[in-house]
Amino acid sequence: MSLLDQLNPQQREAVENTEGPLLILAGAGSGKTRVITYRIAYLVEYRGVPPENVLAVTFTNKAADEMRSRVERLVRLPGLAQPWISTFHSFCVRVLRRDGERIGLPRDFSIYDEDDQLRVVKACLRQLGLTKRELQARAVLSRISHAKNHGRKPEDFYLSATDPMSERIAQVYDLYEKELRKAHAVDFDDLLLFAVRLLQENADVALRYNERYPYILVDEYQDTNRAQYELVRLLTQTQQNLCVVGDEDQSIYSWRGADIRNIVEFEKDYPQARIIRLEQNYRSTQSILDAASAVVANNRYRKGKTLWTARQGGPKVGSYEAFDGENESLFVADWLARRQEPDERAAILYRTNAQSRLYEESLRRYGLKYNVVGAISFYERAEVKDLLAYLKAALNLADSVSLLRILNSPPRGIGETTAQKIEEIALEANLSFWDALGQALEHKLLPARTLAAIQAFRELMEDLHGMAAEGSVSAILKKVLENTRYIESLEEEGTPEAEGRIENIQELLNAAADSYERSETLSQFLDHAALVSDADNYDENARITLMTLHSAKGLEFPVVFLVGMEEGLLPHSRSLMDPQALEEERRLCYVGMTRAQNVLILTRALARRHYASQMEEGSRASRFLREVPPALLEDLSERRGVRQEQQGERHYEYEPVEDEEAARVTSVENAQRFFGMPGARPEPRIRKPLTGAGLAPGNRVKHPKFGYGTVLRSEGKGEETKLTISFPGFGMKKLMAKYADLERV
DNA sequence: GATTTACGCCTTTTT
DNA sequence: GGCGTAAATC
Repeated sequence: MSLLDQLNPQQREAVENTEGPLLILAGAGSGKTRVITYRIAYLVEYRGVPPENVLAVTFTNKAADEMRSRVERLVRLPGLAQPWISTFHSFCVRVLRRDGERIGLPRDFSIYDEDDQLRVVKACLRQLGLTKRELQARAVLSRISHAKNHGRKPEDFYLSATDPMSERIAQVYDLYEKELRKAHAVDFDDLLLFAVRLLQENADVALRYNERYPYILVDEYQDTNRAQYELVRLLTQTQQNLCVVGDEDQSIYSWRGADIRNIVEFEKDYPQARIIRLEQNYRSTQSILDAASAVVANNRYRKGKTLWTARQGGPKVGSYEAFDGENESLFVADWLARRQEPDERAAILYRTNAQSRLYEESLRRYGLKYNVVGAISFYERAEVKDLLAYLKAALNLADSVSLLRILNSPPRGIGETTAQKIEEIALEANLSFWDALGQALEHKLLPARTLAAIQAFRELMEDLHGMAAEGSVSAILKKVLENTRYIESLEEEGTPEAEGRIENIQELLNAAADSYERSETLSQFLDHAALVSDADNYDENARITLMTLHSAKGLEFPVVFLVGMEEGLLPHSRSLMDPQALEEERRLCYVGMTRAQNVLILTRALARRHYASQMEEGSRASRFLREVPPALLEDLSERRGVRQEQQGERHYEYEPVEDEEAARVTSVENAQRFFGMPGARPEPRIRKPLTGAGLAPGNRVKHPKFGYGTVLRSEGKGEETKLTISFPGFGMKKLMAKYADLERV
């Protein structure tokens, strides 16, 4: 029984209780994933449950992948049968692709991501004659999504509207839904909602899935929204071998409709439920756990629990007060440069993605390698999205958002005005965008020149549509590239950016080839792209990882920096007015702190630049920072960051200062000094711009974007020097020396 | 009519 | 600092 021997009594109980509903309240670092994976292994190995009868649902692809590989390591799965481990969303897609027709969903529906959704909303606003000043597409979309997630239809929305603005939004919402249906498209919310409706309205289908999955596990149950909750209910009608795992203190997705009630009222929903608490934390030292617990204890809306750890002591939680954001990021980079052990992974966690840039710059200055999770993922690159739009439209000609996107990219003489005309035609005759194009051709509604371009475009799309039925993804992509001379026009640009785009296209072709290897259909390829798109570029081996607090959930790191601990940033300004939202911010802080195993350092800046404006604004320390008992904190601020001047040139060293007197400068004095002397921020090294003269093959250089590289070739001279440089990780780049902002190293 | 430039606006978090 | 929309120019 080696499997069970690796678990503590509570974990073991959670694994062995395979029959009936089970709620596992798992504190941070208590071995939650371990329990789920062992439970799956146990079901298969000791209870003889066929793997394909197990369904495990997680929130993110990252978590699903992690779980899959851990299960694979644990059990040798017989034959091809696999437990189905996926996110809610991919589960729903699969169900809908198979059975969606039962609720009138076209087989080849497109999935609209947030960008597509925004385009639809904007089109709706335009249609209703609303300008951006009156309603902001983003805000409208979030209201719509909120309504959808709470089961409110446009009519309900309209009826409960108490102000003119909401009434207008209800109108947009109504139109938005109609446009999606017209485009044979569903958004992320629909994926869940339609799956629920399918199972509600078709008892036979529901029964089939119930029988297929007698064992169901749900991770991060505190983050499930209403639709996800319904879905789970619908899947557990004939059996209730349902195991949900969650932690109220880590609920951080209420803005997406997550409802803690799902976890709090589990016993009501499943009266036979057993509850098991996992309260031993295996991850963090006592100091870290105490600090985190002290913070989250300030939340009123919580039942409360006490985590304990056997890892007594540990260094105090560090805190650092910087003059400004730049100094804060340099402190972090500096710490990592001199203190990080070779095999000690570190994470820099922040509230908003926008904060990452400072850290990227500082880490690059110190020559430290890092990995940013989130930000712009591969599938979100413009050129990749363009090509995916070709594929989506090829499969589903009704997909007007995709059609509109590719209509003139690359430029083929169908400009803005033409697109608007077509939209008008579509609107007047209530046609899809595709049919409106046909209409324009048929009745010669546009100048001959434009009609010819449209004719060519329609022919291309018809060809692609024909290929979509059976042709491989690669074949379609190649045809698109050939026909549009996409790559050629990029080559003509000759800029490094264009080269990067070509590389991305190459990468997409590789992905298509891989997909072919897995014998996927076009629609499976697109589903994958739509659902995996996001922050799945987490590299568990990266020495330094940068990511938001949200994406850090479920991960752990020996060293954690929690940065930007300021009012307005960590309790985010948008949440300051709302007590519930504030508590969520506090949980977010808790999630961040509990990622740390050995070292946790909290940093803040006394002044910060917003939107890269000239002016820096002063800030107040985060209330969460003040909620950490002072006895658990060690202030790291006082010993660092004092400037020195050298040879008339501004040159600032960033090193610990031996001088006792200088070392005693308090943060306040630092701040005064800073405000009194503009430019007196510590910078590790001043860059000397290079004109290219004097750079020869073999020289090492540093580029602000690509990092370190080696000069391979130098052409021309003086101002006109062109350099070919190889940047590890970015490939070969041709750069004009005078623009490239290179630094010789 | 299309491309270029100026301006203004913003930004939470994610499947 | 980066984007998209609105004005300015070719």
